[in-house]
Amino acid sequence: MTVTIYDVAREAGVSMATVSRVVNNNPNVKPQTRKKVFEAIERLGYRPNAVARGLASKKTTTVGVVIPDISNMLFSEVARGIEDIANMYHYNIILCNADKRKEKEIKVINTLLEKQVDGLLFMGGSVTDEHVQAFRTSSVPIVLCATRDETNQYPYVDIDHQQAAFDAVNALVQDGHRDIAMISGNLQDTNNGYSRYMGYKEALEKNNMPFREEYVRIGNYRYDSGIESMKYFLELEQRPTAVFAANDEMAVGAIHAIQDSGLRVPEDISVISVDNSRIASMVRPQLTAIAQPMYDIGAVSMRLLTKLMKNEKIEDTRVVLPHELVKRHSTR
Amino acid sequence: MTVTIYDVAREAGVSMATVSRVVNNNPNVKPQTRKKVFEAIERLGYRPNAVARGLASKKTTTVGVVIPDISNMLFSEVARGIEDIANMYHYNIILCNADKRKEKEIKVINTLLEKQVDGLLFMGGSVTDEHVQAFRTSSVPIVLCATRDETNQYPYVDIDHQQAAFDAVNALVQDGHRDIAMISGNLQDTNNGYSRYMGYKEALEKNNMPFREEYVRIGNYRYDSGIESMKYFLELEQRPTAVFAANDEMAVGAIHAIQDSGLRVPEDISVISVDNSRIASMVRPQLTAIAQPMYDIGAVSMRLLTKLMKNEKIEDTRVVLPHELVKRHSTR
DNA sequence: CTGTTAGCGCCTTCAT
DNA sequence: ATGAAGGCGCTAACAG
Repeated sequence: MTVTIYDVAREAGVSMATVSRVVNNNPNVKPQTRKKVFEAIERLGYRPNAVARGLASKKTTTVGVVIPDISNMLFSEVARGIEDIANMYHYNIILCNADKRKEKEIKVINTLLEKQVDGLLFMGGSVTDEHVQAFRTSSVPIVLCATRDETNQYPYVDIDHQQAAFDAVNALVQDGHRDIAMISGNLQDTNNGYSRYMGYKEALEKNNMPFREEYVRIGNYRYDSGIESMKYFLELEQRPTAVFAANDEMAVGAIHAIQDSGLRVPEDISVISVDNSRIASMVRPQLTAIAQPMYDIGAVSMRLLTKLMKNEKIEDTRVVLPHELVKRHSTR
Repeated sequence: MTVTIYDVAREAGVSMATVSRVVNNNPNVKPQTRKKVFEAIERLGYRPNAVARGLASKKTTTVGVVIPDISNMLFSEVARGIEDIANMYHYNIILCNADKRKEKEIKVINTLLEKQVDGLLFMGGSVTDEHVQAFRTSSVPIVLCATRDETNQYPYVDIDHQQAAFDAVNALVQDGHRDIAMISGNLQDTNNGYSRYMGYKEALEKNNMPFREEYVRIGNYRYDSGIESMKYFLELEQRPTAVFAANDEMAVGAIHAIQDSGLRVPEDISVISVDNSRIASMVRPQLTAIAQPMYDIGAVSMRLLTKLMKNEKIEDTRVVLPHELVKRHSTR
């Protein structure tokens, strides 16, 4: 039924070892023999079985990727970076959504390891002890992507979220704003939501500005929660003159809430965010934002993983990628 | 080094077959024995090797997915649908980007098949003879997702693109528009770009309206090309009163080009599109669009594939999902 | 209910 | 440059 390496060997009149060598580009084969084998392969329509190969060689040329949500623009951009580099090094990707739910994350880590992936890339909200526990049982290298574990024992590629938030708020302060509100993400995301919130607080503090409870709303990173949060701010006695949103989508929501109320951006209220996804230039006014290099985070972490998998020397396994302010028209 | 089923068997004082049964939930094991085995597994930290299992059982519980671009919102939405259902049926996904480039598509189809996936989901621009050629060599089922082959010999899940375009343009006609332009996608995409273009022409024809060369621009599905195309239309002697864009992003670009020129949507020019991705409600005015059920296309095609993989009876292997008009505020 | 015995398709020394 | 032989870790009859 299925044609194996034996069949090819017989057809070509050589041993299976020789066929194996040909298939694996081993130089120790006479060109003439090689040709015979290739012809036999062609004739029989032989296709090597990667599973058998994986069992025998203990390598699958596959890496596992744990991702919170593939349909989220940011993550899919990271995924694209991962894919491109993986491709370049001839690795395939097994992608698993885990919805930022811890138990599901642990579960997929285990199935990925069962599948004998050669390495693992983990993307998620936060890395807890349980995660580390699961990582420990792995005999293959693991790289954290756009996140980190508390004690920094695992290699990671990330940006400095707190600094990014700080820079965003600071830019607002530079523009003369004193009443700056924040639409935050989930504070349980230690590495992300919380860091940006801390960056906001830090910026206020450094500039001797008071922190006000009512100037912070917790959103869910979605457009609608940007609108809701902004509506709340607009009804405040002393409404803010500027808003810092933890991501683009909520910022766009905020802009529209402002415009819907008859006010203008940035004349009446400025809006800034962190992310700079493609949507940032797809609003009017175009969004001023701190740019996170998502594609690069994916690409660099995959590159790091390839080095780890090949036991290459690594200068640094903790890499923090730079962010930058992209000034557009939603601030003044 | 690695602990195998043998080690567990020895530790538990049973045979490897029994361990295998326990691991695979075979009911034919005395509860007491089962308990012993589980304890041994726990003690040794045994993790089943899916590769070995795949070789022995000839099943990998993995399906391959070929996708044009994971960072594209539409496709990642489809991917999410695929993932969710795959998950539900305990399959894992190997995702491969192929950039709509034929040779790359053929290549990943082959590597996926080498990896012994239990089934294949193909998403791409168009399905040529070469694709069919590659499909033929597969011994596992294949489902086309959001596309079809010319002769409809392979199962597919898709929408009726031509009808969708027709309905969009027709809605414009109903609103009293006579001068309707189109921002099209690539006409080489037989199943998609071309079909929508044909739907546009068909709608004009049925309504006895002339087709005009200068009312069609070919974009690349991106925001910027929406802007460029619209600018072109705005400079026409007789500028259109309505525009049909082949996807949301170009439609948003068109809206902004119109607004930037000082005109209003929909008062001066109406805009309609096909897709209804999340971005459609993230513009002002919100976009009227024909909704494509992307998530469902993914989910349904994966469901179809699971049936095929299990040799279940199938009523119909060619499914066309319904689309619908979502009226918002960019048309009048 | 449990154990024995063949493979699954390929890689990899070790000889020749 | 080529061949022979022993696994890789597990499943799946087949016995008992």
